[in-house]
Amino acid sequence: MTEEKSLNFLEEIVENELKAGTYKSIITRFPPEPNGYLHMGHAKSICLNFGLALKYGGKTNLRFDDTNPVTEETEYVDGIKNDIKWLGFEWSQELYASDYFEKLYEFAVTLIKKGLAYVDDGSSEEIAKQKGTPTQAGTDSPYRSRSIEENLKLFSEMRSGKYRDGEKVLRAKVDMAHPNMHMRDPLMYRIKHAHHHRTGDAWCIYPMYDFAHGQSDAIENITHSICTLEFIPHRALYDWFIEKLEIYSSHQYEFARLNMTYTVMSKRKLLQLVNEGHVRGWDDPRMPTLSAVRRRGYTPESIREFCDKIGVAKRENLIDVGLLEFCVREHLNKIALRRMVVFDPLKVVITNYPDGKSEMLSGENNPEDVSTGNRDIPFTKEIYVEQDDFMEVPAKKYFRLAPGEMVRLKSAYIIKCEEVIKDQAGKVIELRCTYIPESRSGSDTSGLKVKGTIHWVSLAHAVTAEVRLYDRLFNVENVGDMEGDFKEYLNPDSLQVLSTVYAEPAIKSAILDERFQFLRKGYFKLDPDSASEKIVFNRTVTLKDMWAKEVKKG
RNA sequence: UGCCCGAUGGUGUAACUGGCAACACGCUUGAUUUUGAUUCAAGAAAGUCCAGGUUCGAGCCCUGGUCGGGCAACCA
Repeated sequence: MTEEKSLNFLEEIVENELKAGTYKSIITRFPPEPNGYLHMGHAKSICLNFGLALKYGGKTNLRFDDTNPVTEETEYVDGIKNDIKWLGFEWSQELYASDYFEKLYEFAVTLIKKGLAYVDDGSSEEIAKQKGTPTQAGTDSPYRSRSIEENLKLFSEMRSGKYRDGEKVLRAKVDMAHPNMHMRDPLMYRIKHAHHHRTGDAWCIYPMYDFAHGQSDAIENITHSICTLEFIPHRALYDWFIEKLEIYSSHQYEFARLNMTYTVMSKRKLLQLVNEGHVRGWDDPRMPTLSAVRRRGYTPESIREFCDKIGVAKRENLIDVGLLEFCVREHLNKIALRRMVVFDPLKVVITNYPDGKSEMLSGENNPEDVSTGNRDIPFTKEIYVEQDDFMEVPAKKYFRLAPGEMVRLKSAYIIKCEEVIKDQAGKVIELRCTYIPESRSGSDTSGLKVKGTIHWVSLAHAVTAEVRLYDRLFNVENVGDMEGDFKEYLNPDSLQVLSTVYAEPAIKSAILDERFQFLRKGYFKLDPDSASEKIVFNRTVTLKDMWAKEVKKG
């Protein structure tokens, strides 16, 4: 277990600081804004923040960054908490930036008193114009030189609701000519007469991200405030506020966000997919949200493994979704119960098997874990096999059923195809086969060796179910790189529903949390849409399929 | 005409902080297999963006370029 793994740059920083005695322990935080559901990118951040604290004996706070009342909802708060728990992490404290509104207000007053903040009456357009451009210095606002007394009075009036939205803002007095645009007198507070999901109507002024995040970090004594690359330019401001306020000196570090092939990873785009009905909801199994991958059947273990494998660095990346699928298969292979399910049935009559006879065969629940035992599988004269497990004119290297050919029925007998029955249209509708009684699984004395083993299900015992097959949501690797509307690249065939498949009877006892491997078909999990009359399975991920590759090669 | 990040096989991440580039996914081939799965074995694939410099020695340090990304929401 203690295999030497190299440290990522953040672990290295922490380890060095701990060694140097800069800190005796660390505190991190995971700070989602409750305006949407968590996705795989958040999983990376969660694993990083919680993982760092776990590894170095610190703790992690869950802090909702709820400073914008118009986009935030309690529904999202609950969803986020649920997702983090599901991933397997425990936060130290559940906190909200809104818990600090009074404190933040005091901080603002402190800065006004120091002559480092002022109330600006300009419109957002005017203020934007004064900011200049990246290559051109900004100009001072006419309100920049207001007296401390006047600023104090105005700011207090802003709080008391004297002004309408947009009428005034509070700005930090930094430097309108600063090369970093974020330092050109950034906004600290804006007026929003809006109902907040936690503070209700107590406030009509709300702090901006830059005047809430670092301050919240300081209040909580966060040692390492880890965020994504796009916040790099904010760091100077982050430090400036902390310095001027003379509060706990938290530090910000940045890492590259997760991008994955064939999907999008921005709340804005995901929200669009939901709102415009391109998917059925935030938890549509094709989505990259945690609620979706959970519904689809991905395990928290596999996601944590994935996050571990992708590493943490500062360069932009595009991770092959295949790596995630590999992690999912790797875990599912170990825990999934094996079942046989025929998707596209072809009837097979075993001519030399007695009419009306039924015998119980036994199959391993999971060859990777013998402790899971066996399940009973009924065998009869009439069974279903998969249409594509028969070829009238077999392709080269095809070793399944074909006229005169033999295959093993998994956990049962070897059969030989004797006769092909077709309808008027020439479509194969039935196979007449003979079975080799001595080839019974587990007690095979036939001495026969066959190349193919296929799955099957007894026609009389088959349980029907619906199966939902998922493919990539988009049909281009790098969706973010494409021109035009990203929705043009949606894969129209990302969902395929098979309304009736035929499963062996053991499937009836399936419960929601169980994972299955439908032999040769992939990994599956019950969908919450299931009802007693109709059970529904989601395909979590396919099995690796070398034969499909062979076929494609021609 | 600015400031800030970054650049290592197809992808992602490493390289004991200057000692002759590793791991994983993917790919290829073979073995095993009552899942064309799993497992196992072997292999192809980068000479580290470029040019100089320092050094016995540079992916790591220095200089200058090139390329990619970010920065002007009363969003976070």
